[in-house]
Amino acid sequence: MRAEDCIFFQLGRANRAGTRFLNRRVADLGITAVQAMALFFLAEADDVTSVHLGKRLQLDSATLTGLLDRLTAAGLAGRRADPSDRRAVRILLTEAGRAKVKRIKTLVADASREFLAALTPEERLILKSLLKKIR
Amino acid sequence: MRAEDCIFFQLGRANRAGTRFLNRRVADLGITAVQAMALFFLAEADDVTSVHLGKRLQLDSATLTGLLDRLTAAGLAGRRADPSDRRAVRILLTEAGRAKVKRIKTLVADASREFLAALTPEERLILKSLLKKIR
DNA sequence: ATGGGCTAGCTTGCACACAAAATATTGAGG
DNA sequence: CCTCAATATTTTGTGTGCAAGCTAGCCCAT
Repeated sequence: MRAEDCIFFQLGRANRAGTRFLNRRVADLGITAVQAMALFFLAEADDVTSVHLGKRLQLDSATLTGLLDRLTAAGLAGRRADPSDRRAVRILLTEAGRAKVKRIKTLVADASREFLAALTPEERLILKSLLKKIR
Repeated sequence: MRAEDCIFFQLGRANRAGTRFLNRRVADLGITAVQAMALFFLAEADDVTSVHLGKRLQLDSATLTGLLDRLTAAGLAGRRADPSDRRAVRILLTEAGRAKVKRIKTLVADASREFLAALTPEERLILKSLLKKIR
């Protein structure tokens, strides 16, 4: 098999292209692509633990520590103690974070359309369903 | 749109899953998933410049500097001066690197099959062709 | 021949990403 | 109650990734 045909390489290449693309789009908001997705998820389910958010984002807890540090430093999210479990932390969106999510959603939707412009609507659905199958 | 349905998130999740998977498989060889792919490419086209390899791997030149440093330190690859362009560097596989590629190819092929086990052969072809379209 | 734009590669600085280990806390069983 | 395995989070160390900026070398047009 040729290296170009390796699924791991193809996934990596597509992901790098997507990340670069989205990073440039959200740079105006002063955030990164990953931060945009994290805020997007938090807008849907706030006041969750780090573990819970990690499972949704499929990110390591060590990665989340840094990510949340940066979102907190930017005033977009915050941590508060979990009242029922002193090990846990509950993550909250700030008002500034919640306001920014509105713009993020628009940017991400536009970027998605443009990024997938070469695909027909059916192909987009197929791609998404196939990506979901191999997680 | 829900965050889970965002193509950037789905690509990232699939890629993280693939990278984790391959990293564990090639860890026995003392290398990472990215290093395995770089050696795979070098086995097909040796004695190329850094720019050329970067285009094939779709990696930034800054990323390649570090990657090649590590492959060189591991004794798997090396740099030599380009005779016709004193700015350029030509990248070579060492004997140890070339020997390791044989095992890498087997591991990667096995890992690919297993990673895509949930997909039918047709679905695999479709996925690869769609990933190629959006690069 | 030489000035100036272009290219190759490296450095710096920052942001993911994960493994392994450390810390603190919980909860189940004796 | 006490122990101890399990869980939540952080820390540490290493390895990608990219933007921006640097140096050295190339080469075209004047």
